[in-house]
Amino acid sequence: MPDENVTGLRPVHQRCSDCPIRHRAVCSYCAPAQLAELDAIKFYVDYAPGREIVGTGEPTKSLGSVVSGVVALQKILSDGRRQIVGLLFPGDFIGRPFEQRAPYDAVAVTPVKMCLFRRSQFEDLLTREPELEHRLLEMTLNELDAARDWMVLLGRKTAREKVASFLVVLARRAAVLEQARLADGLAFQIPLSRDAIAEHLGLTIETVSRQLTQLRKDALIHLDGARDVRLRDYRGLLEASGDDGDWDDTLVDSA
Amino acid sequence: MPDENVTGLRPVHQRCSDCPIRHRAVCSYCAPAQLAELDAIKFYVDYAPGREIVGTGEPTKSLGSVVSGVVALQKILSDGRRQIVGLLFPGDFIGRPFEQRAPYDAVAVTPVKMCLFRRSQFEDLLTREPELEHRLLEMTLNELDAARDWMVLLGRKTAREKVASFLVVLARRAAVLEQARLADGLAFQIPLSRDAIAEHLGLTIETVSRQLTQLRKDALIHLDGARDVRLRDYRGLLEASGDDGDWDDTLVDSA
DNA sequence: GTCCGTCCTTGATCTGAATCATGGGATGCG
DNA sequence: CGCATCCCATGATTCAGATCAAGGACGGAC
Repeated sequence: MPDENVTGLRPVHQRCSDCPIRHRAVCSYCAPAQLAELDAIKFYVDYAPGREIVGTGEPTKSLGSVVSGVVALQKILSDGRRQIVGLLFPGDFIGRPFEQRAPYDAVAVTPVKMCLFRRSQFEDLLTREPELEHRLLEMTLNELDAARDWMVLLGRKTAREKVASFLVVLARRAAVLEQARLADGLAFQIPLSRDAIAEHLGLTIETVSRQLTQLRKDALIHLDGARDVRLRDYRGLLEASGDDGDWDDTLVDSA
Repeated sequence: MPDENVTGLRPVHQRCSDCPIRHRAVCSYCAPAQLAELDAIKFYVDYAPGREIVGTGEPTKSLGSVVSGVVALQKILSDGRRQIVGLLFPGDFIGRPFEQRAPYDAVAVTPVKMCLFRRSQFEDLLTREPELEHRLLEMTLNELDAARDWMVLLGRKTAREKVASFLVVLARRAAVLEQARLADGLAFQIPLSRDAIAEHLGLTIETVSRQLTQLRKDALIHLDGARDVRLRDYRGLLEASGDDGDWDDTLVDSA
């Protein structure tokens, strides 16, 4: 119930150009044509780390996108086992249009700012603006592809490959965000605790810790503290991740 | 490259009412409004079991839906490990609009008949017909939810829970298709080999076999041959599947 | 500063599922 | 028919990762 959790509500007529998501390539529903209308109905909400944004089965009143921070989508089995089924970064869409109830929990893993719309209003706009809906479809198709990639990781990869794959994903994000080369020397932060990593990879916290140590000892990465990583042998890391063959990877420094 | 594999191409002007998918609730893009246009551009293709419909990275020329049979979507790692990331049943959509290349293989696991459209033609129609696109969005959102449910299975469930979950999914499908009660006594077939089941559940063939035997010994199911299953204790099977709490399950015989 | 709590690492042990190995029952074919 | 092949079940053994256990590093409260 995001509406109840408002801690940083802003005036409604704020310009969308103030909204950080607008500056990202993935922000595909804040397009010029619909900007004014979206602008008029959006609002902002802040969440503290660990805070639940929506719970499974709750009525979803709002949907929108992450402005800053990282959100985890998770499912919890009745005995407490947890699986993080997706991570959302700034610009990513959150919420389930055309459904009354959320199919999974959304939890803030860092301080999070959301840019939200009331579901009914957003759905109205969707039906009136085919182009908006088209972009949402493309985003959803991309998410589906990503989810299926992750299924391969969960079902078939070893612990080492899982951790290496996770680091590769983070490194790719960092390279795009910082307009940097995806190559040795690139530094980035792990935005999750060991616990959250484990629950994203289908492992335990101890195994994650051990594998990270091992990747460091194998000279594939530098580790400074628990969250600061620097690539030491990206090519090696990619091999350790189990899916080499992704050599359509234009970002890689081929030197 | 489906176009090359044509074994059952039919005349273009066949009425859509001949198309079996039209009679299914899930066939959401053969709606009356667009029926004539879709009718004019569709064609049929048959595939033998084991036949590849599209390969990962191949240019996707066609997309459409499954008319009969079962299709597996799979990814293969470079060393041969395989993960089936989705099963498609009659009425399910297949193909990746707005992308040049297929993100995963599609393989026929039974004899399959497809109802296909050339990608460019279908995409044209999508942009002209917002309602068509809307329905595709809803289907994609549902697939995404299903994929994330499966991630919980792959990441956090035991072998027994995985196999039980798989049977529950099949039982649900059978109940819907046959308009039957989802209750003890319901009989259905497993459309996959032990091998394919294993690769869908992230297990080995031996473990699948053992768990099925165990579920039989525990009096949760009857097993007649390798593929014929009859529910003996659905409630128990659901508990064994790890996600009870799904008691919004209106299909369940509450007696 | 001390105390406490949270997060992370590392070692020792255990176990669920993989792997290795064998045989049985279909089905197809020369 | 005999033989080969494929698919499945099941027993024996191994091993990757979970579990159990201990301790270190950091940060906040007081």
